Amino acid sequence: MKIGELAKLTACSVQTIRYYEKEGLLRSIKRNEGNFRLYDTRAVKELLFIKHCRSLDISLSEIRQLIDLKNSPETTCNNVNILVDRHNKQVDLRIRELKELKKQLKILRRKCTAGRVVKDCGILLELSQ
Amino acid sequence: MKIGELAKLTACSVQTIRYYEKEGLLRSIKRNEGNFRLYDTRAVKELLFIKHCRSLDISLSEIRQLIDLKNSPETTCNNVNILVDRHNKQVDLRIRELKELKKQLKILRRKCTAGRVVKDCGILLELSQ
DNA sequence: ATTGACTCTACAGTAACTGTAGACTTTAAA
DNA sequence: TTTAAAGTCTACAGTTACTGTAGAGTCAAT
Repeated sequence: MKIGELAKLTACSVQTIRYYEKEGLLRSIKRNEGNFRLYDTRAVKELLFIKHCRSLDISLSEIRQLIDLKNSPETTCNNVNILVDRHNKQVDLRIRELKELKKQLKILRRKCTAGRVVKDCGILLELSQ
Repeated sequence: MKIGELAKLTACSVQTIRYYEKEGLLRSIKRNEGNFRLYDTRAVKELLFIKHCRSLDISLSEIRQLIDLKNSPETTCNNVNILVDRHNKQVDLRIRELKELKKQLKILRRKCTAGRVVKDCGILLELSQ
């Protein structure tokens, strides 16, 4: 199949597929005479793996590591666990940061009510301190 | 004061200060004969305003809007409230997304235990589906 | 033969910085 | 007074994960 079909099949844009190839996440595959990329079902699987990882916010560099690991089936998979654990911690941290942020924004928001002018705006006053 | 002193005073890097100036968040100020930037206390206040906004994850473009508003002290400040409200909603949304992500990661993590090899790793199997 | 849809490469743009190179200025010590 | 270190200057590249664009070539159907 050509790139457009792969794109539809995986709900991934054509540019993104080419980008993943350029970044070494998808192998360079064979082309037809007109230089069009030709994919098989293996490519579909590989792209879906990447998409699945991305939906979990795993970075391209981490995905590359996972792909490398997949290619060494007899290696211990501890590194996979470590990677997922580390990622989990990052997500936790970000949630905590955002919650604190929300608290601050709530406090800020209470400083002003509608119908004032800028020079009396409690929010701007607060931000200026 | 020169840029290094301003940087120390505001805990903001020298490069970042120059970047904010280039982006129009800090006014271009006077220079000495050797072309070094010379700041006064007003600049300190303006930079702290920006830093305060950034600590609330307000984007540079939004900060620019807030600065514009500050420069029209008799305007209604409704736009400030709207901006903060919108920002608040974005933070809320991101927290919800991250919580869902965390749930997925938790499920994923349970698929594998230590001491396995890659080809039996439940996490990689799951990600490959 | 032609048209329209598809694909190709290469490059610019996004956000908010950070890092680097190479030149110039200032400040303090020798 | 010289010199060396520290600070500053501009301009540009790099970061992340794409997205958008230009201009040219290819394919499929009419």
